[in-house]
Amino acid sequence: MKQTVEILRQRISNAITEVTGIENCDPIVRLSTNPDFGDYQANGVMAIAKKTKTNPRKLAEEIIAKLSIEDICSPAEVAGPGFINLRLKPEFISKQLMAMEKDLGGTLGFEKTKKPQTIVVDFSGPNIAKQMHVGHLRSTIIGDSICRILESIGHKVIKQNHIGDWGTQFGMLIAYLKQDNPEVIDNPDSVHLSDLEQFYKNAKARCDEDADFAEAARKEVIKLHNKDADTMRVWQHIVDESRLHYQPTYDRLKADLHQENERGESFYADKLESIVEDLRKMGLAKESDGAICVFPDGFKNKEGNPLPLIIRKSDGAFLYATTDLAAIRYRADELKADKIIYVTDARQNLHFEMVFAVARMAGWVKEDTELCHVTFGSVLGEDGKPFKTRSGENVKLKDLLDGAVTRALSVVEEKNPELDAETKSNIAKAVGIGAVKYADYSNNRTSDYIFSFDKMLAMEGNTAPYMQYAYARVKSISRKAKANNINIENELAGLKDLNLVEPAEIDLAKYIMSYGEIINSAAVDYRMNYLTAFLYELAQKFSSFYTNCPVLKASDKSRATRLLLCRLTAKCIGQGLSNLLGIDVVEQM
RNA sequence: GCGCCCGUAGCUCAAUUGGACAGAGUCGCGGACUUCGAAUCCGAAGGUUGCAGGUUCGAGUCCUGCCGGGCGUGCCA
Repeated sequence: MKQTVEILRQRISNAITEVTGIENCDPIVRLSTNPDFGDYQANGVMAIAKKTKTNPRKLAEEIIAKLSIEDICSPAEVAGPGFINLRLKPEFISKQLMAMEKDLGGTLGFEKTKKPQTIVVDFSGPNIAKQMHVGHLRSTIIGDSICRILESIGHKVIKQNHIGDWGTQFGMLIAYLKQDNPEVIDNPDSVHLSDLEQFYKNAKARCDEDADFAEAARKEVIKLHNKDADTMRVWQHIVDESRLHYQPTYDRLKADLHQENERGESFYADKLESIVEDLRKMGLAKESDGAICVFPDGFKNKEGNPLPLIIRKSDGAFLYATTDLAAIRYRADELKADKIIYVTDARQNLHFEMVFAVARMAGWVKEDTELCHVTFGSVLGEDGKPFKTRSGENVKLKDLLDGAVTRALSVVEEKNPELDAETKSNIAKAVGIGAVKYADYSNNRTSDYIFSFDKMLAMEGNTAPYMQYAYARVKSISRKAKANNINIENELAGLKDLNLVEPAEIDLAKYIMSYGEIINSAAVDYRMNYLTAFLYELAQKFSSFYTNCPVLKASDKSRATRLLLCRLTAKCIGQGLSNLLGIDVVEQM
């Protein structure tokens, strides 16, 4: 099933070609901003009129005269300076919804991309031996949703979790573990790091106050680089133990990340030397103040001099710029990426611009390979400052999620005390975690937002609980139907044509149709808030329909139609929340 | 200093990338439960889009200059 905008765009484009001779021009078809203007509008005629120096209204009239859309719309109208307004015919709405119903198990009739790409998405990137904190939330869930959306429209997605599992801090961690738990060398599984944060702090503290220990830590860094067997065993153990801490968080967040997606800093460690050497051989890298630097065009420092991307420090150590360059090369060469997406906060903007520039200078990515930094804003506390605990520490992601689930549970207890404990617990998880994720997604990705349990867990407004409630209400209709011996499958099987009469049902029907269009626009700019806005409006339209149009008690003439609307609404909300955003829906709450 | 992002209703935010009368939510106000789940719905109110110019049929969106804020800016990631 083709999306309605797509069909209209093509038809109008053809008509434009007939009238003006201009081929493949975009008539800019959009959902109408105002119901008075119809359902869709074409905004592109004015620009064409300008280009061809004709009267825009007259041109619009001529285009309409050549336009064949009788199967979709009632006669098109010219409005204002040269808009073309289009109103869908009920038969067409009916046809599209029936097509969606036939594809319930699939993409709801949504057509996949004609040009599938291999897209590498780099996201989450937790630090090993530290707890995940609120700073990892956005990259993890935004990245995850980007993957889900790109996959759903037919691209091949390769996830890359660039974990921080290498570097000088591992010297002290390994030395600490060897000193306190020497048995870890021969029997790693005997030692568990129950509290990562404490482990890290202890190691750091000892490093600061004990000179001998600091020296041991330095030696471990060298042994790490030389792949010393004992050291590597302890290192591997720290990584494995850390995974035991962050994997459950991924699972709770429904972030589809696993060990197989990890390509951390350690993976690139032995590729860094050649990055520097190759850049030197190409004459792109040179020494400056003892460090090896590349000076990509167009970047200036405070004094107006060329700004360096430092790829090797004066002490010989490599930096994250080096690792990122190695990663780009790997992703282009080995993973055959057509596009590489980095999901990190906006502060790393300059870094990635420079890394991308250097990768292109070196010819490590093809001309048409897209390098894309998808940025996001910060999570702020109620005071509008970066979200921290009272003692000024980063808020642990685990604590954050626990807090949300606890609050959700107390609401469930209050609203539905008669449910059994396990059901309540499951609802609380879905609502609590869902609220945190939904609040993030529903904000503009690029702006900062203030984290508030009260707002995200509110029943009213554009929140996860509201969406989940709407879903639960639709679902309760099917339960009720069963209890009343109404066979939904039979009724829908007998449905040949929709009987759309009430304003609320027409409104809902038209809106459901645009589901696929929204997925597309969300995918183009990785804007999850387009999707949440659609789902919210859908839920509102459903709620309005629900209060105005009885379903099970409806006349025979309209009951099947209404059952279909319910089914498609549930499917859109369910698929949107669960499959595209990774937010659980519940049958009852 | 330079670079990036931002400034929209009392508050929190949208605005599909230059489209028609700038929309939601929330707070406060007024209505609706004997009727499929009221965690709901319906209604009214709320605006000089930071300021000043410019580009054009048309600007919250693009350009210029101010004002205010955040972030970044040579050896952390």
